[in-house]
Order: sequence, then structure tokens, then C-alpha cells
Amino acid sequence: MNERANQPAMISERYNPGAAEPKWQSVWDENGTFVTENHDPRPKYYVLEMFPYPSGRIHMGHVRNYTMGDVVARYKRAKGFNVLHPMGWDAFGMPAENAAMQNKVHPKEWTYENIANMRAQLKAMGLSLDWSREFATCDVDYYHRQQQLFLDFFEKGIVYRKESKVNWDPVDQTVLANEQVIDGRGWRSGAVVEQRDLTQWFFKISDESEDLLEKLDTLKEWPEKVRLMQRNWIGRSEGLRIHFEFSGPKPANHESIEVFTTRPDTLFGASFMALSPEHPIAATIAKDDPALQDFVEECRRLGTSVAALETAEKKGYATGYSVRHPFVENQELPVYVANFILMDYGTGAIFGCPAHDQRDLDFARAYGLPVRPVVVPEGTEPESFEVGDVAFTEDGLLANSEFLDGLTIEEAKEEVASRLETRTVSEKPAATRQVNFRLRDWGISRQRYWGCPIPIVHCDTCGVVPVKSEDLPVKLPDDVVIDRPGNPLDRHDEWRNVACPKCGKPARRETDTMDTFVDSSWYFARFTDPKADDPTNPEVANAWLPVDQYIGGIEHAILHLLYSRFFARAMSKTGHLAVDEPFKGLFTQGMVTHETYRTDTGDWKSPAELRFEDVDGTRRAFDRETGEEVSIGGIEKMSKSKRNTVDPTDILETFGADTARWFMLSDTPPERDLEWTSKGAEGAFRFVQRVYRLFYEFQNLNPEVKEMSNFGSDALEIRKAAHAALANVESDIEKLGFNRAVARIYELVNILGRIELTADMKEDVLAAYSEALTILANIMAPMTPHLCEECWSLLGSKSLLAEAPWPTCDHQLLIEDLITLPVQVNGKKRGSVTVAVDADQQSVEDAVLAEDFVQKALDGKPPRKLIVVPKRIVNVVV
RNA sequence: GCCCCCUUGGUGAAAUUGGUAAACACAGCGGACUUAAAAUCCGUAGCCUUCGGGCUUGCCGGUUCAAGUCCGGCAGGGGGCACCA
Repeated sequence: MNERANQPAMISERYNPGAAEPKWQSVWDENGTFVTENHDPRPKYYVLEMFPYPSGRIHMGHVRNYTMGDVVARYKRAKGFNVLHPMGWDAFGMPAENAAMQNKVHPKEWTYENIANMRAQLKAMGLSLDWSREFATCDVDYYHRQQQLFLDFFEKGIVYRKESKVNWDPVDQTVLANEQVIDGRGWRSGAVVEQRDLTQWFFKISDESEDLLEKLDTLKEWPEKVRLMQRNWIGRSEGLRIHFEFSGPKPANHESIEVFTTRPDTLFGASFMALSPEHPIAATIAKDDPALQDFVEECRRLGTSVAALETAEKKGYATGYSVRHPFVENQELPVYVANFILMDYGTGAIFGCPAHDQRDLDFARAYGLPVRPVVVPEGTEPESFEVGDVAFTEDGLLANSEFLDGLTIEEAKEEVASRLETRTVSEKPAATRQVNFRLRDWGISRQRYWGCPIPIVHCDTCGVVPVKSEDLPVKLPDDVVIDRPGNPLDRHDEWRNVACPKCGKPARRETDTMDTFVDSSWYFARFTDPKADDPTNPEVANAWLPVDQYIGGIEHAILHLLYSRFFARAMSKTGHLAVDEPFKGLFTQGMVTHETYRTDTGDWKSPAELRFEDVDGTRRAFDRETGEEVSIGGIEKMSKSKRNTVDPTDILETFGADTARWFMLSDTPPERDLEWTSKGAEGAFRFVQRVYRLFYEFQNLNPEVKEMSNFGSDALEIRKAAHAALANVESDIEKLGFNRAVARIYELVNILGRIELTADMKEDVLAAYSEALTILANIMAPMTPHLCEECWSLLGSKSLLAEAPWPTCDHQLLIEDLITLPVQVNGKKRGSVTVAVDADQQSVEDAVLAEDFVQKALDGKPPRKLIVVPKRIVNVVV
């Protein structure tokens, strides 16, 4: 134990966070208080916050996120768990390259400098992190193991290459994610985005669709909202694949068109077939049809950009071919190629049933195709039912459908499926039941420098050859020039040209790097043994995982969390883990918001530039320099563009970490958006001072506290209040109800603050007060650890509060002898009655009926009903 | 367009999951201490009232002895997906 740990940082009337916070941080650090051992007999608890991107400075969102995680970590540690609470850096990505281009600084240098800055900021928050496990995803040691994972996935067929359409920015010479294409243009360059076919690496996440969907039900400690979003994203639908045979001429090598439908019940309403422009049959037909070639080319040009999709009309090209209706003799359906059919969902072909699908209806109206309703609302005559411009997609009964007439939709689906299953079309079953998913494979290739290199070599003789494990890591070259768009790895011949690992002939490295989402898909596993030679030490990783409580922003509800769930499965299949679900508990915190300010000319102003005045009861804002009035706008997420940010560093310097932490936890439930206000921060600071004063004044009294066994009623009240707060704070933290825990602490502090400390205090009151302060320091410590450590030492403790066990609640104290029940008359509260807590039904009834206000209400008559809810309420019905 | 969530005082919210609506805090108001300020402390506070009481959880209706909580409808706000057959 460090010598200084015995002593408070100061003994003064006012708490000085500037002195206390660094002191206690270094004491914890020197004592290794938060270093976690992998082998420990205590039960494990893994709490993790989403690791930050090292942008250079922490923001209020980080403060909120990491404060919540720290409360849980400190609380669980006090409760006797071996807590793993690590921190690292999601350090690859575009901003480093952009900074490199703008400021002529190497991405590596820029990133590590940012990390150093942000680490110092996080340390100033007093987080109970095990910094010995820290790593950045751009550390060679980390991406080395990621390359090993890639090779293992490759061997198991979990990763593969395929040609796919990408959004290509011709100016920046890179692939853009769909989110980076705005109105058909690149978000940075503004260039019109092209559709290109590129060969890209993919993870086979779609193989796990069913499991990823099913296991969502087991994630009971996840927000329902996130599970729903994932469910929709995976997008399961059940349906039927049906072969439609060509009637008359057939395109070369094709006997039939296979479609996927979720509405086989509407088969009799079919009036056309439509193929995706990318469908192989369309390509076959186009060979002999220049007009179709033109049409396909036009669709390709319009592409899949959001803007194109929103405005595109339904367009089609009649191929002249047609197929047979499976049930209606002599009915032929014309085959179109249509721009609204997606190749990568289902089979890339549909049968169109205009009456019951809006898209099909729009198409049919444009091309004069028949619209025949085959489902009508119950109780409607089929003859009188017509479809106008809106397709009928609601429930109803089958009509105009021969053997299906009168059936429900579900019955009809089943009937069609069972009839077609047993039939054959060119020796294959005419239909098969199938489950389809919206989820597509995860394309991970990025044409960028600052990412994890894909450990593959392309050889003219051997093709795609994985780098040998023993030759890993494939290190990023440091000597790159990032002065123009495109991937500098492509231009780095020395790095690029290597011998083929198989045949030794000259070959070329894969120059694509991995999507940064890959990096963040397994970091939680690496934290369990960050120095291991393999990606994980399975024994250790399996002991720690799953993460018991994961905390982060809702913006990661789908991609990051889904990818991580996929990775856990893929890593389990390759022997690195034995868990499928990486995160047992998930909590998504709300954003930090702030008022916005704008000048008449529309410029945003930051709160630091303004001074505020109350003019006739309204708050108004003025520019500090020019005095110009600025209008106060809406409360929005803190963002650089709206300039409504507050720098955590300023707050830490002015008020200290504990004030910032306390504010973050107070008032607003953690899942909701929290508005940062300077008044609120000042209020939190005042409270920190108030708590300190309780301890300061107590130690100033220099009391001699004796062990007591008998307490008078005053002392008992204090003890009750303290133990009630203890019990409540405990259950609130367990439920992550930090705002409620804060309110309970206010209550206790209010009660203690009303007690006057005097030299001649009764011994039992003194003992109770001392006990209450001890409890207060303990239950508040997870939230304001420096303050509480300081107060703890003021009480004369020789040990560290951060290492102290959670106090035990004396539940006997919380049991009352008497209870006051509200009494309602006809459901409205009219009074109350005080009875023994264990009073039986009859004696409560007697007590209630003896009350004047009840007698008055009854007016001499017996009650019609007398409801007694034990320990809750009484209701007299007259 | 489809799916989901939310709506409680001036403000952030609480309410043991159907049982006293507004705990706790912020802002306010009144007061004490002080030459003054800062700091601190005490008090006060949903609305209406003929002072008996009446009304009150976005609006309308329902179930119930009892509804912020459950059910149906409507309005407003937010989010996710988006030509997914």
C-alpha cells in the first residue's frame, strides 16, 4: 500500500477536484487496483464499452458511455466479482488518410498521436480500466492475428471472392458504401458514382442467417428495439420457388424460369413474368436482341443509387417469350425484363400479380396487362370487387381461382405448394418450399491504405494463394505517399510484388484492405488475452465470454453487433472460441444533446462564444465579442457542424471528473437523450461540494465513535435511511437505473444534511451518522470515485474504497411495524388508516370502517364491496 | 409505403409493473445569514375553487372496485427499413 493512500489529498472546507482527482488516480494506478488476472477464483464479470475511434479528442458521448460502464465495473468489483474492464482503439479507417492528404502527416503518426491524447483524457476521467490490456486495431500485433483469422476462415470456406457491383467514385478512385453515396454522388468528391463490377472478398454471413435470427430470442438482456432491427435486417420470408415452363420457343439452354414468391395463393391472378436485367436468361435472350441489350444497358446506367430508385418509373421490355401457367390450360404469361427486379433477392425473377402487389400493379397499368383480383375481402362478392390504382394486400378469401375459391390465404398457399411439389417440370419438382433472407454476404474489400491487409497473393499460375501462417504478418509498408486519391498500396511496387507462396514465381499481393468493421468484430475476444500468439487463447476467452454487459450507441444496433455475432460463430467454427453469442447484456445509451445558436446570417455559434442574460423572464443569448444577439434554437445532438459541442476537457478542468460523471448519470434515464446544460453541471458541482462538506464537518468534529448495539429512535431513523438508500441504489444499479440511484443518494444526503453535528451529540446518533457516511461513500463511489475516496480517507480509513466490498444491508431495519394504507372511497383517495404491517384482512376492514370519513361516506349503509390489497391500498365501494 | 417506439408540472423525470400521480433534480418565487456579493441554509410550488371540494399523465372511448400503466380509435413527435417479390 502506497504511503499516500492513507491520507486525504487535502483537508479544507471546500473540495478541490484538481488536487484530489490526480492524487487518487495515481494511487489506484500504483496499487494496480484495476489490473485483472485471468485466473481468479471469484466469479467473472466482463463489462465493456464500445471502444472509440481515435479522432483526437473525446466528446461528451464518450464521457457518458464510459461513465456508465465504469459505474457497472466498480459496482460489480465491490460485489465480489473478478471484473474485466478493458479499453482499446478502433484505429484503422478513412479519417487518418484524409488527415494525411490534408496535413501531410502519416496516418500512423496521426493515429498514435490521437491515441496518446485521448488516453490522457480518459485517464483524467478516473475510469477503472485495466490499461495493461490496451491495444489499437492498427497495432501490427492485432492485425497480424486478424490476418490469421482470415486465413482460417478462408480454409473453412467462410470467406470467398466474387464479382459484385459496387459504387465506384471515379475521382477518389475507391469503392463507396451505399451510405456514402448521396443523391448519386460521392460524399467527398461530389463525382457522379458509377456502377462497376469488381472482384471483392466476402464473408459468408448469409450462411448464418437462420441462426442469427433464431438466437435473437435468447438475447433476453438486449433492448427489444435492437433485436427487432436485426430481425428486420435479416429479413426472413417463407415462400415457394416455382418453375414456369416456356411455352413455344425457348431461349438457349433454358427450359423454365424459376421464381420466388411469398404469395403462391395469388397464382391465378398472375398476368406476366419479369426478369431482372442481370438475370442469366435475360442475358441469353439479349444475345440475339439488340433492343434488349440497350434496355439492360440503360438499367445498369441508372444503377441502384438511392436517387435513381426513388424516382425511377417501372419500366420493362417485352422479350416476346412466354411461359405456361401451371394450373390454367392454355394461359400464357408474357416474359418481360423489368428494372424493378433485384437479381440478388430470391431468384431474380417473379411472376407478376398486379391485383395484389403495388409494384406489379404499377407495371401492369403502364403496359396494359390484365389485373385480376383473386383475393377479396370477406363478405364481398368477387364480381363487384375491383382494383383501381391501389393493390389489395390485406386479408381476404380466394376467388376466381378454381380449386382455391373460398379458401383463406394461408390455406391457399398450402394447397398450391402441395399440388406443385409433387409435379415435375423438366424432371425437377415444379415447386419447392423455401425460406429467403434479405441479409446478404458481407463485402469486406476496401481500396484503402489504412486498414488490415488481406493476406492473399495473386499468382498467374496458381491463382488466389493465401499467405502462409508463418509468413504473417503482412505488414503495411510505412513508406507510402498519400497525396492523391486511390490506394497507395497499388502504386507501391516493392510491397506489391512478391513471390507466389506456392510456386515461387513472381506474383502480386492483394492490395485491398479489410473493412474496419472486421477489426471491431472480435476485439472483445482479444481483450481476454491481448498478448496471445494466436488470435485468442480459447481457454481464457471462453472463460471470460460472453461479455456480461456491453454498452454503446444505438447507431451500432445493426452492423457492428450483427458482424460481431457472426464473428463469434465463425471463430467458433475455426476453433478460436466456443461461444456463439458474444454479448449477453446489451445497453444502448442515448445521445448527448445541447441547445443550438444561430446568428441572423445563419452562422452557428458555439455556447463558449456566448453570454446569456435574462431579459423580462426570457433567456437570451449574445455574442461575447460583438454583443450581437443570437437566436436560441432547438436541442440537437452535439455536432461539429452545428457547433453545439461542449469540450469534456473544459468541464474536467473547471469542475472535475466526478461532477461530469455525476451530471451524466443524473436525471435522464440512460437510454434517452441527455441535454447538457451549464446550469446542470453547476448543480452537480454544488452537490459534490455538499457531500464533501458532510464528511469534512464530521471529521472536523473529531468524534469518538463507539460500537453501539442499542439505538434510540433518532439514531434508528438515520440507520433506516442509510440502509434503505443502500438497498435502493443496489437494485437501481443492477437495472442500470442510474438516474434513480442518483435520486436515492440525494434523499440520503438531504436527510444527513438536516442533522446538526455538535460536540455533545448522543453516542448512538454519532455512531449511526458515522455508519450512514460509510454507506454513503460506498454507494456513491461507483459514480464519483475520487470524491468518495477522498471522503473515505477523511473518515480515517487506511484502505482504498475502490478495493472495499459493497456494504451489507441490514434488511431488519427496513421492516416496519406499522403501515399507513391509503383508503379510497369509490376509487378516489379519501384518507388513510394506519395498521400493523401483518394485520389480517378482518382487522384492516375493522380499522377502515371505524374511520369517520368512511362512516360519512357509507351514510349508515353497509359497503357494497370492501377491497383490501395487503400492504397497498383499501377501496370502499358504496 | 412497411415496421417499431414515444407523449406525465415551466424543464429533466419518478411511480414497487393495475393500487396514494408528480419522489429526486434543474429553473423559479419568498425568506435567513452578509455592508455587499459569492457560498450556504430554510420555506414554497400541478390547475381551478364559492374553501365544501372539483379537475389533472397528448385527445376520444372501453375493461376494472381501481388505469400514467391493459384494450380500441385519433393526433403529434422520433427511429429503423425501403422496388426484398
